[in-house]
Amino acid sequence: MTELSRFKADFFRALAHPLRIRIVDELRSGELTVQELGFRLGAEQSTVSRHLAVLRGRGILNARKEGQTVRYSAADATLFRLLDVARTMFNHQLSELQSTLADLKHGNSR
Amino acid sequence: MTELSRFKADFFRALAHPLRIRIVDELRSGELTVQELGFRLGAEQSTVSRHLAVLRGRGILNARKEGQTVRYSAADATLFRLLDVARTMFNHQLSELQSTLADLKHGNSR
DNA sequence: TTGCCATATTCACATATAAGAATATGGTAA
DNA sequence: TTACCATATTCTTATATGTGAATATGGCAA
Repeated sequence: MTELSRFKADFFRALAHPLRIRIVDELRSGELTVQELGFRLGAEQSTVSRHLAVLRGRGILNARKEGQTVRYSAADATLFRLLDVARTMFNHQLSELQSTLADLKHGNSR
Repeated sequence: MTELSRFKADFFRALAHPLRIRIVDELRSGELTVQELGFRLGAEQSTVSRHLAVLRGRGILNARKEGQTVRYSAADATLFRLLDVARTMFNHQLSELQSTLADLKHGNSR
């Protein structure tokens, strides 16, 4: 069971960077080259390439060589489901925060 | 949109450690004290406490003081759904790997 | 008060991760 | 061959994260 927890931790660490999250989000609509990603995200070529290597290394992305370019895509559409669940948690936290603020405003603190 | 990607990245980073994954898994069945977690996971008191602080700091866990102990629990059950989706991806990767190995065995490499 | 108990925090140090710049690789085109 | 082109890797340096040991905090118990 410790093996699975290590896998999950490594997997989450691969996603633990804003640029990598944005890369994955860009790939929702299909494959893109390193160049295209760099342009859309406004990031250095070497930076994008290294982050792509992290994601590919964890089996999160696939790379397909086509001529002199490489097209990256999500290896498993379940990834997007995962990000959607994360967004749900984000929304929950937001409403939590909102009601906490409302409580404070009405003096019902702690 | 960059704000959400930062939130997601921070959220995933909070989960990006085997011990923290195991902590969250232990909390599936309800709240536990720092001691209980330390015992179940075979980890140092200060180590457990610091990891709990990381998870609480991201709003992933709640802490409830009761007498001289503190009981930790998941702040949002959606968390478990997220971990289950991660397990699904793990299974997909495993079967992918399996068929790759089978292909190699039959000499259909690359 | 004094002494424990559960938890949190700090310390010292080691390892990991990040960035941009520079360079390497490998393939296509002239 | 020579010259690009897209991508990958390496280098240097900075910052973040991890650990166990030690110490601090805050409350209950004698």
